[in-house]
Amino acid sequence: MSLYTELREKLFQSLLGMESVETQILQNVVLEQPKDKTHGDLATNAAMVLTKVVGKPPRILAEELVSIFEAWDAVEKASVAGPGFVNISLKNKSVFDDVLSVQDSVEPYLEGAEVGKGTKTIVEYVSINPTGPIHVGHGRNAAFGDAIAKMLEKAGHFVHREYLVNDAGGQIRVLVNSLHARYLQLFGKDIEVPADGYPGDYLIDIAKNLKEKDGDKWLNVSDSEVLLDGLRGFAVEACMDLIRADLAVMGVKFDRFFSELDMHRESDIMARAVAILREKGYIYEGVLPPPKGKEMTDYVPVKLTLFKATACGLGEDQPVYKRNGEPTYFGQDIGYHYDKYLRGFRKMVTVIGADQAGSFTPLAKALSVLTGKDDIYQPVAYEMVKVLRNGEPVRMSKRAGNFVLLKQVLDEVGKDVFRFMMLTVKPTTPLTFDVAKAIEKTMENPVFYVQYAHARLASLERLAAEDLGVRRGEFNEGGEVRDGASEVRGGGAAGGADLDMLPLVGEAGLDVAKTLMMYPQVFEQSVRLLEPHRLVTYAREVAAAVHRWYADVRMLDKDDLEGTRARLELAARARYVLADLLDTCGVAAPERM
RNA sequence: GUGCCCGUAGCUCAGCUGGAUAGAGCAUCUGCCUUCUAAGCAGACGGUCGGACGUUCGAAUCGUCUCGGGCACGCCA
Repeated sequence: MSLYTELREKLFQSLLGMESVETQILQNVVLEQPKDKTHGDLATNAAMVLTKVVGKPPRILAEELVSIFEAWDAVEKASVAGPGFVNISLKNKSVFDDVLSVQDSVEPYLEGAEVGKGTKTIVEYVSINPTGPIHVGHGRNAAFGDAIAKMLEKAGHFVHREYLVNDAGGQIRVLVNSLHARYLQLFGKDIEVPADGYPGDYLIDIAKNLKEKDGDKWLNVSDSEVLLDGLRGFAVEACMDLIRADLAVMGVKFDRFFSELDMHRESDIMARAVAILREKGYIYEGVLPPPKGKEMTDYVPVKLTLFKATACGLGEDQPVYKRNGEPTYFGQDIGYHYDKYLRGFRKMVTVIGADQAGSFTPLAKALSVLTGKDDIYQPVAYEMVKVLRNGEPVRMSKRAGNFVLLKQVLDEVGKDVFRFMMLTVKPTTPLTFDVAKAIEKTMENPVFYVQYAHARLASLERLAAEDLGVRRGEFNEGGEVRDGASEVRGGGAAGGADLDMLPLVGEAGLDVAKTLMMYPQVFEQSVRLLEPHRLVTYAREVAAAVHRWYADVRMLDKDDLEGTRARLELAARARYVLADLLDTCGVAAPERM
């Protein structure tokens, strides 16, 4: 367990020991780095939060906390400040010991910072219709989904990555018709791709493959049902191959591609889910009012099977079956998510475009009715990606088929740059992706900044071994601790036996250590909020501290091998943390650049 | 008309379960390479946190209203 986590636990325990303090209120208590570093290493608002419950003025309460904190081994000094903050300065040795406890695998260091450890979690992402290749917007989905899945894994969840293949909807019919048109064109027929169809060139290639496989088998078939039956499997597979190829370039892999068609063919799960909802009084046959605010000339009142979303506080009830008896998208979603539930998943993350945000509120309601739990479904809605080329926005229109393909961008900038950039801002912020700037290796490109820090640290280890014959792990043998008191932190060893790291690594090195120390907090928050961009922001902070240190201190010094060894130890920890952060983002951590 | 999201430095954005003097990068200007990677570092400049009211000891953060922008609004997915 890390120092930060330990201190926070001790803080909470101390607070819980006070009269009339309950767990609930502790949610508002934070232990964090003060904005102004002169205030100390950590600060807590506990006194102010608890003042009402305990019935003492905040500053008095803070005074009591000060004496509690100062009794802790790791604390150098604590003091009351402002309206009732308690500022805490840590012993340098505690900070260094904490950071040095980080091992090659960072995960043990994050122990205690987990959120929902042991939860069986499904992360559903990408899930675009199998009707064509992936475009950049979906690339953001893939980047988020993958990072979130990784994060949750590191937090101890049992994570299942799933892609929902929507091969049952009406779009497949459109796809098949478009494909058939391309197919007929290959035989010299004068036929256009349907106006509402898919005009992209990729269907020409797929049509060629079809011709190669089946010859003229479909040349004189015009019955759309026969075509649908005969070609849907081939068309969907061909499109999924395109999609999988693009995902492979990005390094994204799924545990399962879940076929909606199979779900309907092999089970009656949707009907069962609807039956349960009906039992609970949330399904009825009714007529929807005409849509508001939009001219609807062909509105015909029709009786449909509706989910009573209005009973859950929403504006409109939602149809689960179409007039023709087929399930609606919403209806399928209920079935699919109920399936997830029956498969044992108790946390369902779905990464979904903001343009579909309207759909997940009713689904969340339906699921909470279905399962009796209301925090299972956790959609992550992300905003659109706007692509800039030569400073000009690239117009994207699905109709014209000229949306920017993911593969194209990946070819230009590489997956590392793309992934990192997709994650830099929070999901709800629309992202502008400037291809020119992404290619440049400048400060506008934070990927290189972070990777460069990692590469610099890796180089140090390499050069130390090559030029000075100094290797990692020798520091402790240099006489620092021989009496077994190297037990991380709080071992209470007499100070004299320990070598002081500070003169060896410098103030800038101490700053590095203090930055690394906060990883568990940042990690926990990122997981709890499902916001990987926090890790990116933090990675930039770590990199900045590393670069400052590097510029400030002569790292390798043949006349100061002891110091060199000490710096190497710290450098390795910074590198582990950076590598871990990059790993979560799906970005390479290069040894040299 | 309704719902969701956004509005913070010239630009792109962090910060939002309320907390101290609101941060970073870019841009502009000034410095730093005889030594480990200058894809770097140090510094300067830059703000009525869209606006109003409210809750509070305390609001960029919470609530209501408002202005501006994006997205979505029967049996499309």
